[in-house]
Amino acid sequence: MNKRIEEGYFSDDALNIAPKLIGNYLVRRFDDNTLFKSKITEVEVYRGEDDLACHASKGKTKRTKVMYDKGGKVYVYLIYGMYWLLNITTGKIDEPQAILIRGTEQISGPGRIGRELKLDASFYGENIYTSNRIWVEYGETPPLDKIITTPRIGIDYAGEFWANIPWRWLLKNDKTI
DNA sequence: ACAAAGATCCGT
DNA sequence: CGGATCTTTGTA
Repeated sequence: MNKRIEEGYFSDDALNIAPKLIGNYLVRRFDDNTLFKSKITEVEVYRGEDDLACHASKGKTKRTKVMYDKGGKVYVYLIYGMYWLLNITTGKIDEPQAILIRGTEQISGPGRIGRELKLDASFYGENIYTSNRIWVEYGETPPLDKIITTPRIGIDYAGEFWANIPWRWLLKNDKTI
């Protein structure tokens, strides 16, 4: 049993948290009480209103408001009418940021994560510290040279600068890539 | 009120 | 490479 990540962990800047998150465990308890636990292997940062790939670039709306709250909330949204993408918000109040969980040891791809974890709109705003159905536990920090960064995936619309900024972290040689 | 596009995945 | 599928957002 690993230690659950405690209050305050996600109040730091997303760029500091993202690399630390690799190697930690994403945990989901389903309605039938079964547990799913898998090591996080791939994340992306979406950070601030200036970041044209971040939904907060549209300002504070019904959809983005959770990112303006204190870090440590679940931000889920439906993409392409089919897939619930899982983010964890970071930063202080009025610092709209989120970290997209793109992959774990057993699940490759953000859309598949939402499907396997049976996420839906009811998870919007869920407290990652206190929820009894989704949380994060400390894992083993991999060696620094095993973590690589690349530009984010699927955001060419955000313009050359934001599309190329290396805000994706992933485990090198991971089978799920 | 309507049209367009999207932080994806799957089958062809 | 195109279809699935529906919410959010921009424009009128």
